[in-house]
Formats: sequence, structure tokens, C-alpha cells
Amino acid sequence: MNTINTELLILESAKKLFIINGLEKTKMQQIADEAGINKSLLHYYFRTKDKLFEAVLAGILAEIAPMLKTFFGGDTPIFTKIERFVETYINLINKNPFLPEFVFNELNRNPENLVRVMISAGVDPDAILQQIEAEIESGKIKNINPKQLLINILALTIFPFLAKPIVKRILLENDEALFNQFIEERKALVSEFIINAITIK
Amino acid sequence: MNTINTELLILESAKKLFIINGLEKTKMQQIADEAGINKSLLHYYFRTKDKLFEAVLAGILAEIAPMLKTFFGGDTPIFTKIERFVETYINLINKNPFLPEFVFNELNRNPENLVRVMISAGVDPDAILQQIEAEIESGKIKNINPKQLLINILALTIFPFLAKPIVKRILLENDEALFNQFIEERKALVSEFIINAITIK
DNA sequence: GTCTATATTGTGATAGAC
DNA sequence: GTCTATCACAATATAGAC
Repeated sequence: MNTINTELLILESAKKLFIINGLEKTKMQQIADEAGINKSLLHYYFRTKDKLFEAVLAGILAEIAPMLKTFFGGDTPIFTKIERFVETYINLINKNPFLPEFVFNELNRNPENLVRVMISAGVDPDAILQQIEAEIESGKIKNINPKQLLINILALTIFPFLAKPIVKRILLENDEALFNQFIEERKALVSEFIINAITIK
Repeated sequence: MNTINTELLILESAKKLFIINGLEKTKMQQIADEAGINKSLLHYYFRTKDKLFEAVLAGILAEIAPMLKTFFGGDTPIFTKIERFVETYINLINKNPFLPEFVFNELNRNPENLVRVMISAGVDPDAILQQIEAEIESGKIKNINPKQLLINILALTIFPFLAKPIVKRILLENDEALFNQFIEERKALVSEFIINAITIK
């Protein structure tokens, strides 16, 4: 196994475990086992556990940058953006069910990471606010604080995933298939809900 | 210091630290320091760290039970319930800013705790769903999956607190006062948003 | 680069005096 | 009930052979 492959192997193994169990609960031994190598190699490549975690996190943040760009940037109409964001977010999660909670927690723990990602993705957080403002001015949507609308969109999209265990247990008989169906239904429902809420009648 | 006071002192100290830092990051030594006593006393009163945590959690869950009862039980109209829930939830958090994330995480980690609290509070999770169903039947509100509406209500209310660091940093110049103002504005805004979304025009 | 062995530290928990 | 001293173990990190 040469240098580059081992390094990537470690990163992938650590990523898998960090996402599921977080920094504290993931042990170096676990990561080594997952990668099929010795504990010492982890330190050889990444010096400390914290630095390994930082490396993993950086990779994950780079992955989600395009989604942020699609949502926050560009001049697609806001209704279309909402539909696409909900769709993209849900699809992303189907590929990696534990990712959203992990990313959300990390960005919450250190919002500067989010700032950095947005800058690196060439995204201005204010752009979408100005877009909403413009759509209000033009009479397309009701007068609402653009920041509040933005939070509402994010809340309706992200919350069900953050609260997945609760939602499954209380409302859906703890059934994974029912949850997926529930989420699938939201792809159309969330957009419709928001549009109904802010369209001028 | 007699038995009862010391026990309460430990519980309060542990509560404070567990809420802010969680189970893993809170050390027994920290709790002892916070309480101004020796580490051994913690074990004397609660045997293990896990049992101490359980005791703290039980106390907190008992605290939030009344709010759940108000929201999920009773036959107040759903619009009124929404307004009151948003108001109650926000006020609760103003008293203890770190509580919602902690409680949310714990209930998510082990939803059986939520089930238990609801039972102990005499609350049937299905009651509010039937209430929504009835209001749809009677033509008061649009046809929407009651479970989806319920999640939307919870999402719009709870999410901003879960995402507080992000919201503050990205939208509100990291200003605590602006955040409080933002939340205050939501007391009316969330209800209005939902009502607009589901009222038949 | 990769391994085995070991050092070091932190932390939950117990023993035993008072 | 409360304290000091200590144990036992787990986990990160390093030393050094190959």
C-alpha cells in the first residue's frame, strides 16, 4: 500500500466513523480497524486525532459547497430554488443518511467553517436575501422579512432529518420505509406549503 | 451540608454542565468543582456518571411535560395552539438558552424517553392529528397530511433555536440582541405563515 | 511506510480514615 | 456524609525496530 492510498484509506475510514459517531465517540483504534491498519499509522499521517478530524471535515465541507452555491447563488426564481433545494438535499441524504446531522452540528459548533465554505464556493449570503427582496418589490410574493423566509425554507427542509428518530418513533411506527415515503411526499409538499404561505391572493 | 441539600446541589451543578456540554464532554471533576465538593461524593449519591445523567435528564423531562400537554392535548383550535406553542417555547428558551438543543438531542438519541414523558403527562400523540383531521373535514383548513402539518409547525418553531449559532453568524452579524429580536418577530410571523399556507382561500 | 511495544495522561470508580 | 489517596482502565501519542 503506497502513501497516497493509505492516506485516502484512513480519511475514508475516519469519515465513515466520524459521521456516524462524532469526534468523541470515535476511537483511534476503531478507525485503524476500519482501515485494516495499525493505530500508529494514523498518527504518522495526521499527527493527532484532532488534525485527522479537521482533514475529514474539510473534505466533507468541500463536498457540500456546490449545493450551497446552487441555493444561495444564481438568479433562478425563488420558488424554483426552493423546489430544487428540497430535492437536492433529500437526494443527498438518501446517499448518506448520517451526513446532514453531522454537518449541521459541525457548522453550528463553528459557524466560521460555514463562512469559509461559502467564500470558497464564491457565494454571497446576501444574494438570496436581495433576490427575495426584489421579488417582494415586484409584487410576486407577500411582504415578509427575507431573513425570516429564508429560515422558514431551511427549517421546513432540514428539520425532518434532524428530528428523524423522533418523527419515526412518534408518527411513523418506527418504520424506515414509511419515513422515506414521508420525506418523498415533502419534496412537493414543502414547496407548495411555502408558495401558499407567501403568494399574494 | 445535609443529605438532601447536597444531592440537590449535585443535581443542579450537573444539570448546568450537561446541558451546555453534553454527557461525554462533562467530567465528574468538573461537576464536583461546580458544586464545590469532592468527586467521591458524586459516586456516593449517584453511584455512576450514567446514573447521575439519568437523574438529571428525568428532572428536565418532567419540566417540559406541561408544555407537551398544552400543545398535544386539549381541544383548543389548532391556530391558537400554534400561537401558544410558539410563545411558550420561546419564553422557555429565554430562561435557559441551551436547553432546547440538549432536550432535542436526548429525545432524538432515545425517543422512548419522549414516549415515556408523553404518557406520564397523559398525552396521546394521536390526539392532535385527529384534531387536524377534524378541522380539515369541517372545511376550516386545506387538505394536508396532518403529520406533515405537525412537522411543519415543529420545524418552524424549533429549528431557529437548533440553528442559532448559524443563524446569528450568517444573517444577524453575530449579535445576540438581533437574534432575540428575530425570535420575537417569529412569535407572530410563524403563526401567520402557517395560517396563510393552510387556510382555504 | 508499517509494525510492536510502551509511555503518558485523563477519568470513572473504590477503599478507608474521620 | 465527606474527605484523601489510590486503583484500574481506556485512549492518545511516541519510540524504535524492520
